[in-house]
Order: sequence, then C-alpha cells, then structure tokens
Amino acid sequence: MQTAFRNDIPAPALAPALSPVSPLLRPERESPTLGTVRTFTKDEEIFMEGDNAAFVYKVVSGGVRTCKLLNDGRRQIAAFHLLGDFFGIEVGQEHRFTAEALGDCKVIAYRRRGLDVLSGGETLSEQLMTALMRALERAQAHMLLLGRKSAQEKIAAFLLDLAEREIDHRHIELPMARIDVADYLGLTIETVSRTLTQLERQGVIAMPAHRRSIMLKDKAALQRLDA
Amino acid sequence: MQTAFRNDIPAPALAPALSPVSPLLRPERESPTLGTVRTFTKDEEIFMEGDNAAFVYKVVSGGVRTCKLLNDGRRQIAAFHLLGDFFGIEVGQEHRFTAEALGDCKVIAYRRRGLDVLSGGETLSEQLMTALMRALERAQAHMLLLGRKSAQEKIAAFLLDLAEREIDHRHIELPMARIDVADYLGLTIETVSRTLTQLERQGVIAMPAHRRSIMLKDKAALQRLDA
DNA sequence: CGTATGTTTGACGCGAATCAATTTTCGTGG
DNA sequence: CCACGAAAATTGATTCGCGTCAAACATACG
Repeated sequence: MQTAFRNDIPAPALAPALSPVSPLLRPERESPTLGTVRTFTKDEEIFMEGDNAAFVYKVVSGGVRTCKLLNDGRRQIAAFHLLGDFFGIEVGQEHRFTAEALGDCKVIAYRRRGLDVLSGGETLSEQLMTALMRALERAQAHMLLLGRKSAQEKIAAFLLDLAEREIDHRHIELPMARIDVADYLGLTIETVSRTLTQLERQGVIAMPAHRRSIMLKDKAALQRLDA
Repeated sequence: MQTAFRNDIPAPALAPALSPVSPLLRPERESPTLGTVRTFTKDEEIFMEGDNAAFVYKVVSGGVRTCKLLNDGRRQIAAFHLLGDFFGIEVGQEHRFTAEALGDCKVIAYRRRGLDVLSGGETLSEQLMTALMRALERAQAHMLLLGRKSAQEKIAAFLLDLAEREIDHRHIELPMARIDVADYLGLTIETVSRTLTQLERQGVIAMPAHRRSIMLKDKAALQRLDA
C-alpha cells in the first residue's frame, strides 16, 4: 500500500532569489547546488531516531525504509521510499524515526534552515504546516501501535495519551464511546471493555459507575505496559 | 499516542496584507473574519470521504473523529481531534476521510483557496508541502490496513500498490526482504510467505525460483481481496 | 416506568503468532 | 567451477490472543 512521500517531480529548480519561499523549509542558499548526493549499502543507516534533523532526503536510486522500534525489538515500517520520494521531513529538531537502505541506494540530502520558525507560527498557513507535520508524526506512532502492540499495550498508550491532554493528568473524561476507542485502536468493543476491567482489577485504573471517566491510579504501571 | 493535528495555538492573527503566505493554503481574504463557527451534534457528519475539500477545520469545543471505511463496514479511526486541533487538511480537491462529531461540538471552518497550485510546485518547499500531505494520506490508508485488514487483504493491497509504481503494472521486482514486508504490514515473515504461496497456488500470482519478483496473473482477484 | 442504547461478561472458535525444521539462495574462498 | 557456510525463504505443528456470538446488565431518555 503506502510508499509515502511519493513524488515524481524532478529535482526542484533553483527558486528565484525573492520568490515567496515558506520560511519553514528553505533550501540551502550558500550552496550553488541544492543538495548533496550520498550513497548507502544494504541495511546501512541513513539517520536514526533522535538524530538531529539537519537534512531532508530524496531517493535517487534504490529504496529506503523508515521505521519505529519498540524497546523489545518489535518493529513497524511506516513507509518504503522509492525513486523520487522524499523522506526525513520533521517538525522538530530531531528525527522521529530511523531510515535505512533497503539495498544499495543513492539519496540527495537537502540542508534545512530556519527550523525554529516552526514553533508559534502566526499565519494560518504556518499553523497548518505545523499541524500537518504533527499529524504525520502521530500517524507514524499510531502505525506502530496498530501493527505491533497488544490489546493491553494499545489501551495503556491510549490512556496515557489522553491523560496528557487533561488538566489533571491523572483523570480522564472520555469524550467518545467504546466503539470509537475500538475502531481507533484496531480492536473490538468487547476487547476494549475487557482490557479496561482487567486494568481496573489490577488496580492500575479506577472507573466510576457510569464508566465515562477514568482515574489513573498507577501511571508507572501503564508506562511499563506501553512498551 | 495520537490525537493528530494537535495545536494549542489560539486562532491565527490576521496576517499583514503582504506577509509571505504560502500559496498552498491561504485564508479567505474577502471575509473580515478568518473563519465561520459551525455547530454539530453527536454523530453528525462534518464532511464525508469524497466531499469537496473547500474548508479546513479547527475544534473549538467538544471532539471530532476522522475515519476511513472498508466496503463491508469495517472502520478505522485515524485520529481524534480535541480542543484546538486542526483537521480536514487535504492535498487534493476532495476529503480522503470522513469527519464526525464525537458529541456536541463547535468547529471553525476556514475557507481554502488556490488549491490547484499544489500540483507541480517548483520550489523545494512547495514540493515538501505536497510530499508531506501525500505522506499523511498514505499513512491514513495504512492505518486502515494495519488496524482492520486480514493477512490476505494486506498482501493484496501491498502487491497492488507496488505494481502501480512499476513500468509494467503486472510485474513487481521486490526491492525489500520478507522481513521488511512483514514489518510494514504488521505480520510475521512466516505469514507473509504462507500468504504468497497461497496466492500462487490460487493462480493469482506467479513467482520465479528466486522469489524476488512477482507476476500478477489475476489483478481483478487481488482487487477483490483488497476489501 | 419502559424502551433504546451502550457496556460488560461469558463461552467458544479462528487467524495469525510461535516454535521448529527443512530447503533454497547467495556470498566466499578453495 | 564447485564446495562450504551463512542468510533467507518456505513449510509444518502447535499455541494463544483476540474476534465472534450470545446474553446479561446498566444507563439515558422519552
């Protein structure tokens, strides 16, 4: 299905000096060429999760995989990038996933600039660009959840994520029904319900009678579950 | 985890008339206000997959779910959007997923302009914006695959997707190993291998001895499998 | 109240994972 | 070119997590 960042357009033309380039991602100006070609061999790492995201990449030959890992080694590949595809675009300072060569391959690395402009953009289009990248980060994290996590791990991650958005980080008011939780986590309502009562019996969470709010009694336990 | 398009920034300030707004997504200029508030009740549809993507939305109160459906009703929610989150950003003319209210809620609708500028942008930043949105679309489709499809359906979708990228749309040269396919589709190598030989026995595909290339003998059968 | 809707609980079955073994492919050096 | 060992892919037997089916229970609402 997905080989993201698909893009058949040839290497970008040099923008006229005063063209309205978005401040978010600007080509290197000092360099007469817009990017540097780099070569990799099979399974070689192009960048790792946590690396400084100084470059944006485009595949020239061969293929690349971008993936996320759980601490026990389970892996979810978010996308394959083939000829012409971009990868490594980030909202923040660092890469949120690892990129490795599928086989021998060549990529162009474009230097990024003005990254910090991203936080707190004021125009609608800047906000949208930021929202878009955040959404993509979240989508990648969610793919890891959907593809590689157990029911317990999914629920734990979900609760921790929701709690982050509450004023009191230990108390959740669920704004959605069980069926929505199930369809979000790739489970059934029965499994969602069973897993919640299981966590309740273990004393990790507590739920009042109407079951629409959840108290996180043992956040550390949830974090342990969230592989 | 994921409640995509997270954005705590207040409503965007009106950009100065000549600020370098990206041509991709531009606020309505004719209107003195930047958006229109709309109210929805529980399960009410905000927009549907296929609708014209004339607006971009932001949650003001309550919550929204964006989801994709398979023809038999299986559903995958890509994200929940709560206070301050944007949703409905699209690369093309139409929405790629459905948005519905989780409960009573209010959203601001920002009118979009200059959408067609998207195709064939020439500067690097325009290409990146396009790549970013394409990647998000693909990530959403992949979430549906990971969360709701069977092994056969996953493999079928994967083969059809790869075939699209080949010169001959009926012949695939796999650039990656089985383990990569497995980690992309949320399966094990054993299941990938078994499913491929199963499809081969059914006469849907054919593989030579070295098993690195695949001929699609019955594309229609694959499309039927790809729910 | 009574009906509809949402949630929980239980019994059972199936699809995919796990465990294990074999076969094939491929890289390396004789 | 062939022999060897390592890595990749396939195949089989078995297990198990989660889905399915079904029913009871709770909550919301007219």
